[in-house]
Amino acid sequence: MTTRRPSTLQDVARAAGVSRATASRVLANTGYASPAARDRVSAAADQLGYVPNLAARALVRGTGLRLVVAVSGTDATVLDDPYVDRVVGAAARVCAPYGLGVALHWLPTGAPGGLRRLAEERGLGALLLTNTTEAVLDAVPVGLRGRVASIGVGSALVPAFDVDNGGGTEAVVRHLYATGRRRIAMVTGPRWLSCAARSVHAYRRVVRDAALPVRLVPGDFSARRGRVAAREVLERWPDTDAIVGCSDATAFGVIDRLRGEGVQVPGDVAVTGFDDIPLAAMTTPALTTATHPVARIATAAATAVLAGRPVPPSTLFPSRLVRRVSA
Amino acid sequence: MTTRRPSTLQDVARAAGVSRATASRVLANTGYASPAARDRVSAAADQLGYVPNLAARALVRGTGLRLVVAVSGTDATVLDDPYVDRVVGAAARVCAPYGLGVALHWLPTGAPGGLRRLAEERGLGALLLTNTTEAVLDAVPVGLRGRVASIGVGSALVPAFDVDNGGGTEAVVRHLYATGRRRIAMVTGPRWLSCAARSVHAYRRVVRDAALPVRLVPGDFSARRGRVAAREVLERWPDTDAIVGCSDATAFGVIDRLRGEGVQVPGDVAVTGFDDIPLAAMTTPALTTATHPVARIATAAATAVLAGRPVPPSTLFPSRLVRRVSA
DNA sequence: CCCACACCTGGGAGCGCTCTCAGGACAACC
DNA sequence: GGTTGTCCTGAGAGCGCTCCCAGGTGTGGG
Repeated sequence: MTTRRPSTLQDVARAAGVSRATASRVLANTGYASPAARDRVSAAADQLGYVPNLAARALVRGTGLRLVVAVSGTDATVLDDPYVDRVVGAAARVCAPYGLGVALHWLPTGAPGGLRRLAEERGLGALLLTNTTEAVLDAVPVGLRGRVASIGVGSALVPAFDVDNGGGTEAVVRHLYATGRRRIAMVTGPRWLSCAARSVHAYRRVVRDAALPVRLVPGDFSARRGRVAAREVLERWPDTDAIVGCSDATAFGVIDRLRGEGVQVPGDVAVTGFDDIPLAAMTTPALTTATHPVARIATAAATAVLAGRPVPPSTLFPSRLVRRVSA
Repeated sequence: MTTRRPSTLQDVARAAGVSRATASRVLANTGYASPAARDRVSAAADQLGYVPNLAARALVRGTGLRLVVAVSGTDATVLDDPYVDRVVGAAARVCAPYGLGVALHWLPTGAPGGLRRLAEERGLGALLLTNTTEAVLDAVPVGLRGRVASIGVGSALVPAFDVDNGGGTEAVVRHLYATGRRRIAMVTGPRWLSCAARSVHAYRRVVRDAALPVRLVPGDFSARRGRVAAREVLERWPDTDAIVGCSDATAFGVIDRLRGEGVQVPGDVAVTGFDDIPLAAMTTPALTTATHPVARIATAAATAVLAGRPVPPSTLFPSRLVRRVSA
């Protein structure tokens, strides 16, 4: 078995007895080609095991090699978040049939120049923004129009895909209220993240409508911060009877700390999470939480951006309350 | 602000008053170039915001657009595994400075033709195999020599990177023995995965050396299987006093089921995991487990494959016992 | 009979880059 | 003076593909 040079379009054309142009038209299924030519080219391509050279195609087309997942944030924790990996994984799955690669890119907050530079790279086929802000969105160059989507906040030009944090949080808080909780605190996500803001907004609304006190403690989705936040809640408002976590990890941190302080969950204080990660059902007490279909969201966003429609609609994926034991 | 055409090497060369070739040499830092030329080219590139066109480079070099992470397996659970996402994420981080993208590819077990086809795609710059078998490894085409690495099993041509499952499992089982456990069962990983086989091997060895009974139940890393396996262990060997899980998820499943049956953990039965996921410290009881530095392993593998050394050494990353409460 | 039109084809340019190669300049040695 | 070098440079040839365009063939209508 010799080390064969991969066969090129030229080889296929020669084998089929047509010109490169005709072979290209057949393979790309564009323009005219006689049925006979079609058959011969297809057969030749099959027999030679022809695989198009993506680099050449991208070069001449001027676009199309990578879908870049760009994450904004100043904080290393955001970049180390397994959430980002899940988005990248989902994007990679979507890209596979297109023969596209996925690249991960960090966008320092407050330096939108990075985006422009990214856009000027011809290798960039599509852009998927995550954890981003309005400011970054406004900096998206026109050249990328139709090839960008955002997970999180959107704009007139950039379609957004995200979970309905507001709805999920509302369901969670209402559930707490329905089960008799009246002094409900919340551990928030990072302030600059719109999804976190939506959760806070929903919490405020429900709590205000029910004439309950507002008790907010800053968090960052991590379990570590959850621990700290639980302690803070206990100190500032000792009579708190429920804590809403902005993520399941936060909720686990909260629960762990509460237990360390001798507080019963859910007996003394109910705790809820957000995300419904697989382990939420496994812990004791099993976590009451709201679903967050990350894979579906990322898949939808990647699909939309690859389809390249002019202005696809923004989509909010519903978040469902999952009642378990912790609340 | 007009929509500028991205500047090309030609533009840089013209601005610097040199030829394309010289500019290329300076920018690639290869071959001769006078200091004066170097300065002028660098300045011009800076000023024009020159970004090389990866497609063109890959085209002429004949390699280099994507690092493909290929996962073998017949089972959808393997592909849906967040583990794969973590590998892809780590690879994407490593690739970023190289301007490379990462693609995810599924390699059906028993159909190594997929690998050849993949290799013939010129867009393929490097290949990272995960969850793979010796058979797949043997099918790696010579054309990819030096551009492949494997997470898991290796071969003479393909360097392997993996966690030292054997060492980790040994530490876990010894710990169980040291704390008085004498009837230790194990929930294994998928049979065809060499890392799972190493764990089983280590378990067998330690247990045999101590003249303890061998109690193996098949698993697949999932919490769901852990539940089923726990029940099976209880039925077949009711006097079991420790269960070694092949993953933290499995261990959580086991614990959940045991508790459902009224069995105390670790009072009646000690349970251990493997991976030391962040949540292992958060649950009650906190999970005794062995570390599995997935990100470090994947990073090392991706780095090695991008460096493209002829025959990098295979590496096993140590797994450390983490003593918590469950065992 | 000629023209319009649809259908089909191949020549050829060119995407932006890398790399080989021939050759110039200059120093150091015989 | 030649003869080696070493250092530096630019012309030019492609990499494999897509797409424009000129040109061919047939068919039907004026």
